[in-house]
Amino acid sequence: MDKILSIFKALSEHNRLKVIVALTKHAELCACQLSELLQVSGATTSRHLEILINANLIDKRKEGRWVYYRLKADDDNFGELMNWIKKELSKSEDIKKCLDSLKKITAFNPKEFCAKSNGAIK
Amino acid sequence: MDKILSIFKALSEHNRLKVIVALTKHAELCACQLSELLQVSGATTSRHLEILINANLIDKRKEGRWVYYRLKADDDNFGELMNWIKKELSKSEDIKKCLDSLKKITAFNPKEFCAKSNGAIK
DNA sequence: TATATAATTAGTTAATTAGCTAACTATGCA
DNA sequence: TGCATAGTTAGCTAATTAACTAATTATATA
Repeated sequence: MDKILSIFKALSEHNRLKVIVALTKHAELCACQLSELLQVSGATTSRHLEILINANLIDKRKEGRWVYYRLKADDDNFGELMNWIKKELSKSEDIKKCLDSLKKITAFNPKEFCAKSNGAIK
Repeated sequence: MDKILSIFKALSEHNRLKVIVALTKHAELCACQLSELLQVSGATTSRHLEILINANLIDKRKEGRWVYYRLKADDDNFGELMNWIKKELSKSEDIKKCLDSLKKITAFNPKEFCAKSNGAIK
């Protein structure tokens, strides 16, 4: 039960849902891009990402100073859950806006983008 | 997004998950039976049930002094989600115990059962 | 009609959580 | 080697939440 609870807790926060949706659109995103997407501090983003990792929903990969996040391979058979989430969230206005700003963010190369005032373009 | 968030928030608490599982086993259960199942006060049970109702996951039906709860008809296409929950939770030890005590509770007629010290058999 | 009872609502408290800033760690490069 | 930068951790605060008891509401029955 703890496993399923950690998954639902991880998914019951709007910023974390945005991360999940963003990662269904891009195989990998760095912490800085996600921080810009969520419009919260890097520290807060890092916390959210940690919660998603602990729920076994995402993975990270370090490359130099950058850390890239991706959806975790479906070891835990949550594919059915993910399908439902994707389907439901595709109807949401918030998510549409989120995907719009994701497009702008990913139009830059991450390294170029993150160099700009630590990703905090307002 | 609010809809999906209210569903995940509703499902990210162990007592509320137990209610959902119990209602997959019995078409209807009264508040008093659920309070006994969760081993929390009637007031607390009522709060949890309200949260599940607001998330559109369950429905209630009043009959005299009793209120019976059941899973809501799947208006919102969360059948896929429910399937996943059932499958995952069937593996949980906590849930097995919960279903054992549910058997004991439902062995009584609700009216007979609830009359016994307000369902608070310890 | 008065009383008992099933359930809900109100009000309080303790624990959890999401946000921030500041400090720290790790890495790349001048 | 020293500085800049990406990310994380620590520590704080405000908001939320789950629990309780007490009060209230609605219904059945003596």
